[in-house]
Amino acid sequence: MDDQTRMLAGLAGLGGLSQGDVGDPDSVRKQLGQPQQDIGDILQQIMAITDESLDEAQARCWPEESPAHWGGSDDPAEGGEAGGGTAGGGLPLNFQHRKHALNCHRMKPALFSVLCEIKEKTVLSIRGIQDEDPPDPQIMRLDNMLLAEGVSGPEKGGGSAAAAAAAAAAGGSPGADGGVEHSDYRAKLAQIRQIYHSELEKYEQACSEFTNHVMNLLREQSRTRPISPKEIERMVAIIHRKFSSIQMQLKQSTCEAVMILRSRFLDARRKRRNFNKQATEVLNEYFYSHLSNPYPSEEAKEELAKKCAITVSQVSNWFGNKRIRYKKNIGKFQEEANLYAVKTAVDAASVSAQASQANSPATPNSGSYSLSHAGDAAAAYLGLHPSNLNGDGEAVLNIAPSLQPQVGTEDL
DNA sequence: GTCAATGATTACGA
DNA sequence: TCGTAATCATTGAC
Repeated sequence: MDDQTRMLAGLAGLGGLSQGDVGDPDSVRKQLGQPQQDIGDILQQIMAITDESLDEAQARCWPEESPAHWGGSDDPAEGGEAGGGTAGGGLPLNFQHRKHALNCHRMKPALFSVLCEIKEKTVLSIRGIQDEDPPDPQIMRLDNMLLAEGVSGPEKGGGSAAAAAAAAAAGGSPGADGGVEHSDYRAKLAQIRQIYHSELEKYEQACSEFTNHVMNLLREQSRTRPISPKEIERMVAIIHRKFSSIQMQLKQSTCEAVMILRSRFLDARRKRRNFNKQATEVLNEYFYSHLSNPYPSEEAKEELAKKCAITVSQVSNWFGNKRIRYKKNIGKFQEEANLYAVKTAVDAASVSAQASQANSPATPNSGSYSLSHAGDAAAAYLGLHPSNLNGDGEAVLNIAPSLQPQVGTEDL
């Protein structure tokens, strides 16, 4: 109140302005030196009315004949409670009369104009610095994420693209239960979406109601206080910013919920599934046929991955596990090794036989291929000397030094 | 429910 | 970056 008093005191001496000067501070200043009786009178009235509490201001009603507030619309609807009785609020009649006299005073518009200008140059200019904030990059990120996840924006497939991307990121081939997990993900995402929009609607409604309330209040106050439309707009912007921060929290929470859902979805996809028999056979064949160097090249891994319908990483994992487990317990794997060696040999021999049959169709006994021949072929295929085969045609495998057992040679 | 098998992950070293 | 070794976590047979 002291500042206001000082401001008002500084304006003492204004008076005698014509209607044409109303609203023009420069014109007001030009009139300095005019009789000061009017100004002193109006200042006293203003001081009396500005002592009124907000509750009182809201409770009372303005006289219908009171002029529109100095800088706003003439529409009575914008005046909030404007249009009520002429003597409402239970206030003394002389008080009502003073307000009425103040609003009708010929100096009021000019004086308020000057007060607003001073206020604009002091308090509001300080606020104005932070008024023009650039768009918050964090909000932009949240918006983009919500849009990408299908939470905000038009509902097209309810985030099925995101679910598909999550499935792809999991790296696994779509299993029989993939559809179930997919629909579960979509259902939960739809739930999040619904809650998000419901909360957003509530916030927007609350923001709108509160903004209207404040605007009405400020317009009402602008009858007796220097509150310009610009200041009202600024106040509305401040309210919107406050509500934006609440919205940001909502968006942040929604993003977190989506991330949790997504990670759970990915975890569910990551559940271990045993490779099918065919895939295991392909991998084992390669492993045992390259036992001297069971390190497939990148190309070989890609080829195996393609054959087994698994990823290259899974091939690498499989070979890593196989090498270490074979090395740890060769004895246990010996039978399996022999099995695959023979199988490989038979396959190779079969191909060889077909080739030789094509070259000399009259070759006798071409239909019965002995295991000893298979053993030779296996040895040839594996790069083994025939002496490494036992009497049954089983390969006594030449194990890579890196796979030689550290201990327990009895396993051999 | 137990347990071996097995795919995946992690820490570490070359 | 790749391979090794240890370990975790799940599957599937019993």
